[in-house]
Amino acid sequence: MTHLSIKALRHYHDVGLLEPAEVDRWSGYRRYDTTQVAVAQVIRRFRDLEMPVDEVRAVLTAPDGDRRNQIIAAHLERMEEQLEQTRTTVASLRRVLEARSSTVPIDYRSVPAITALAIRSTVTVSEFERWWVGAFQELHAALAAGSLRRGGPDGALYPGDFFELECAEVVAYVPLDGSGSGAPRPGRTELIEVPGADLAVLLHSGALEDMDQTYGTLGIHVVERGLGVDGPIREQYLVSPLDVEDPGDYRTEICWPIAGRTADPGD
Amino acid sequence: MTHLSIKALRHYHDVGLLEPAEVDRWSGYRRYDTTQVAVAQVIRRFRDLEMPVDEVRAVLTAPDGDRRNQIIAAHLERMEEQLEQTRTTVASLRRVLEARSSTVPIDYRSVPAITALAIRSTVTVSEFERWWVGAFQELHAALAAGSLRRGGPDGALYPGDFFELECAEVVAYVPLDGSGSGAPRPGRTELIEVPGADLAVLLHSGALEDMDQTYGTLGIHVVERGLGVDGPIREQYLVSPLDVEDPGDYRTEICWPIAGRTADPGD
DNA sequence: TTGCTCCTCACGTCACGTGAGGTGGC
DNA sequence: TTGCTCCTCACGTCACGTGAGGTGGC
Repeated sequence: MTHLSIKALRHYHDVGLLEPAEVDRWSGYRRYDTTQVAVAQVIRRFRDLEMPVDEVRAVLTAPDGDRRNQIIAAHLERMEEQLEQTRTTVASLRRVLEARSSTVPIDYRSVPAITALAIRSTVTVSEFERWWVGAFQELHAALAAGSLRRGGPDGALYPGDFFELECAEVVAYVPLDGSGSGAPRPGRTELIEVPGADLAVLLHSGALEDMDQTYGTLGIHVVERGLGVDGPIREQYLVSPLDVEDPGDYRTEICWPIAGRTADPGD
Repeated sequence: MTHLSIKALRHYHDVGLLEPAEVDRWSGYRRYDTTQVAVAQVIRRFRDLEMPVDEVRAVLTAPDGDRRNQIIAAHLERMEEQLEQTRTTVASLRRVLEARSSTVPIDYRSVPAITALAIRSTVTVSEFERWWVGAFQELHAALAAGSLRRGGPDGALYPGDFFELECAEVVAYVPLDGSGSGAPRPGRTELIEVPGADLAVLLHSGALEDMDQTYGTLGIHVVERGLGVDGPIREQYLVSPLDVEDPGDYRTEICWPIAGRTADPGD
């Protein structure tokens, strides 16, 4: 009647999602009520939509319709996001397979230490995008409201751990013109010093999903010259999602801090 | 550079998807070549699209571009199908939650044994839809080509196991007008006798994803009257996907073979 | 010499599916 | 009494993530 498998019914019993109306004390036989048919059918649809069992339980035990609809809407929204993600990945894959090798020049820069208005947080890769938007919106608002003046493009610091362990303390910042001391620091913002460094810089033009390509080009370049990494990777957002709609117009500088080394033979 | 996690790289080594260029004999340290960066980036994109590791490996080791594109296209097609499936499930969920209780009458019928042109196969639920379309197309073609005459609407037999174990021998058939003996039986088709039975019948109007609702209504009705199941469930396709485009126009009779029993007190 | 990085197990995750081996109910 | 159904473990699936505990390299 429900088109659920026996194994699924047993599992739903084990995890308490759909308890049989009666379980025989001696044989262990599960008996269900006819009223449970409708419940089972709803469960099946949510599971077909890959809603986690815990959430299905939450839907079924929701105290009221509002709460119930809220959980459902949240799940549908997540599915939409995932679909959007898939679309961008397909587009990115297509670009990679077409393999237009760009020949943007790699640039070397020595930058001095600067003061910046910053927000720092420990974030995972999965929650990163949302965090990024929120952090820069807050920084821009703080800048607009206060007496501080921008001294350069938006930037961020990513320790190597962030890409490798998928979780690390990341810093989003806006460089300031001057020391910025004495000004109020609202919300999560704080004043920090971004240290000076020698940077190998490569401009990435286009969607952020393709950025690993540029990372690859820059990384290979640096590795082949036997240059070590010295501190967190920096990104500078010359044209970002906050500025324009079309991802094709984004401009991001990837800055690889290098430690000059005596040249290695090979490796 | 690749934005792959360390754990992922180790896993890809273990399963032979991306072998390090060199593994230190003593420390076990993995070393990669700069040429592997691009490969890793491609791997990441395919994995982001949930392509199974085995298939990614097949793409990377494909003997030529044609074969490679074929694997990729097949995966993208599967994703499309899945998306379509999701859409229909969302629609079905919406209909269920709106819970319009239909009051289509349940009908009792005693049907005689008939001869039918049939295709029988052991199929799983997942491959069922494709099989169904293929089977009826072949049956219709055989009917059109031969001297046999249709004696009723398309039908199919489903043993209880099919819904519970997700895999069983299913029979698709076209009832014949007469015995059909002596006629050629091309391809997978064969002549069978569909036994007579007492049926409780409920008409399902609309999309096939909603059919469990009708199954539920019919099943509850039968169970509450203490009637036992006697043989495989039948479906009769009065208006099917082969006839019309809009799922809302489908008409399917669900036939529950019943064994008359002396009434039980309760249960 | 001290951290830091890399390593190897072994186990967890999630929602069931897959047997093996056993028993109840008609 | 014979099948058939239902049961309970225990383990497999898939692609890693999560520690624990240990070691190499600078």
